[in-house]
Amino acid sequence: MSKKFYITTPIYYVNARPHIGHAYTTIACDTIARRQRMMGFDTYFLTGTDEHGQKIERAAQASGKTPQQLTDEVSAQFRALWDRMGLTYDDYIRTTSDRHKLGVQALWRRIRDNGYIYKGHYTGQYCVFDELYVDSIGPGEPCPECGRPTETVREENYFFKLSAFQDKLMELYTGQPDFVRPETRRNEVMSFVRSGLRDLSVSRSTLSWGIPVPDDPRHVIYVWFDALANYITALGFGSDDPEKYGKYWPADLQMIGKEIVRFHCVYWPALLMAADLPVPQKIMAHGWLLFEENKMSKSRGNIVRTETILDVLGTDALRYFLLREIVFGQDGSFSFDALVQRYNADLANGLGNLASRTLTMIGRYFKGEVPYPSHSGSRAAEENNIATTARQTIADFHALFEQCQFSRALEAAWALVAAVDKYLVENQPWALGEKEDDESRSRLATILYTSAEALRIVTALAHPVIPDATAQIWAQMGLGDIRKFSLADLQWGQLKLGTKLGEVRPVFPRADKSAIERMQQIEEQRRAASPAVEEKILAPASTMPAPSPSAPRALTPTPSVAPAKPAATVPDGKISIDDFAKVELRVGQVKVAERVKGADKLLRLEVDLGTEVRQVLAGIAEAYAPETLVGRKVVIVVNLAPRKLRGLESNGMIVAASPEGGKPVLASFLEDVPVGTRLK
RNA sequence: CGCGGGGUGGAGCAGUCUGGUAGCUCGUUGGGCUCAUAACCCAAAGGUCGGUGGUUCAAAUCCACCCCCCGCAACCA
Repeated sequence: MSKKFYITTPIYYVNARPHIGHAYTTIACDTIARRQRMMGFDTYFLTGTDEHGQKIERAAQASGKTPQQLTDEVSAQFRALWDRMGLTYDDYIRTTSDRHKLGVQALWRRIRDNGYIYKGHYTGQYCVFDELYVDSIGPGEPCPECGRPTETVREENYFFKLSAFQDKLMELYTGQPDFVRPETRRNEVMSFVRSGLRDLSVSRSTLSWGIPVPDDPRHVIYVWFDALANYITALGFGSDDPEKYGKYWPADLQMIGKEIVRFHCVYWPALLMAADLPVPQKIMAHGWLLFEENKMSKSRGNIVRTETILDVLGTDALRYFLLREIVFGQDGSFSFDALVQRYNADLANGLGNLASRTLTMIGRYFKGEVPYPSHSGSRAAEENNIATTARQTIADFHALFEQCQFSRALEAAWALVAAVDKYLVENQPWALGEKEDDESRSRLATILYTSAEALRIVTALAHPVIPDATAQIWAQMGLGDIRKFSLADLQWGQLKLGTKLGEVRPVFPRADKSAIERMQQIEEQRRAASPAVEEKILAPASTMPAPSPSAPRALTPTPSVAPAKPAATVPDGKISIDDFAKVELRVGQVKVAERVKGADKLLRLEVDLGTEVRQVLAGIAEAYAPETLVGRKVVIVVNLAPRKLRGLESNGMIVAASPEGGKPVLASFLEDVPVGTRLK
């Protein structure tokens, strides 16, 4: 029996549609899974969706759907995208599936029976958006994670005795140094655990969209307990058929984004320990995908959809870009420009062109059959040089890939491409092709064999990263189905003499500048076609922060979709006069203006509205000195709900023009206007 | 002392853990080649590796302190 390899992605929370960040994680895992299969491992690759929780319940309600309908829809979108990209997951787990529910309850019972779950009370602030209990703040304060309002809750909960695992976890991190990778994440985790662990609330009684607690159906199991368990429930843990569980658990590699490190590196192993189950071998946290930031796109959200790239350049281009351009583990940035540049330089001009020139010459000079090399030629040193480079490349590539250093592994492989290009120019096989004498023929045969063999090696190494194109090159070389090739056996000199080439044609057509424009246009159209209202269904929070572009986040959802338009809109995006009339704008006169202590941007104003004097806070301290405002007439939104800022209540808003990236400019009048006048 | 990420030729980035001639892609200039997808090859110009001090035979890399930039949050109702 071959060695097994179990790899997982996070399960993606269905509050957002799939975007390129989700694709990044999943592509990385798919690449590793493909490579492990080629290396002869019995590989199992799991992905799926996380579908419970209050946020989903509320989003469904807002859109007039049942939670199940909503999650069915979004989960199917994820799956459809992965299928379109040809990702080779072996199983797709959904937390709303029966097999998962049974497994979660089995895990719960096991931990409970081991004495690590008890009943207690929780009082405190809860952020619905992050599904997080926040201990550091008081009632009425916003969530420190996302800035949204929190709710005060007091409820009876079940708790998990996380505190009992501090020492065991520290032993895990020291005894198994690769458990958390890369190193910086491991340091973070260790310092978090060292600073002390508190028990965790693991149930809720205030919502129903979740898995019932065994023997106490008034409670549902809290989402992250539910979600983390997917990695074993998918294997049949707790079911009648735990065969896969026995075979594949513990996982060899669990890939996550850096934002969910705590859940996976602290809570997850603690839960497993509490259930007397083995912990995973390795948890690898990658960085976030940032998007080329320019002010224009920032204001409308700059999330790139994977489909756009697939439409224009194809899956391989995206896969190659993400793994070659970004240092795995660190944050990386994405732009259409960089994508096209990388595609042209490495794929079209690099590998694609090398395949094209090599195979074309074999076709022309040797009737499409791989020729016999001569080992006795006067210039054998050059061939030896390529062979040595190739051998070194194979070794380096494997070593770097094992460490998830994809960018460096690919860099090494492409150095071989460059070496062969250079070798070809120096040896000018096309000049030899004109000659008929034996020595020239022999020399030509050697050169083309050497090139083709190097090409074969790069193609085999790159296959997990760019599966489609390499399969084509492999077939063009007459080598059959690349998926049947055993990568572990890859060596210099395996190319069989006389191998008959297939039809040769370019695999990476060069992209021109219009490719960038096309992708940008598709993005524009998609944005226009997908109304704000629809986004709002999936992102129900009232105030979205700037669309901090980010990798997928399971378990602790992230604000990663474009901001919803806050105002209610009719279908064409316009509002009625009645809607406008709801906003009460009046002329006021500033009576008092002063800085708010400890705040850089905030001014406290007292504004006379004719009928009353109001306290209003405004973030204009960087643009206006307080003393210049006294006596000035300003426009105030009068009927705005009060809001506390820096401990002071603000009753209204000053209207100002807010240039992107610039300082605000107060609205004012050229003619004199009486205080209290309404604007309409 | 808020959290995090950065500062390396014109642009974008590796390299920093594990010190040893500063590397990649793009761009610029000149040349070569014509098998190949206007591709490929060679050469050149271009760097005080944010600053200062320290450790060392040797520092982009290790240590200390400092400066600057960018996200996010605090403070833009």
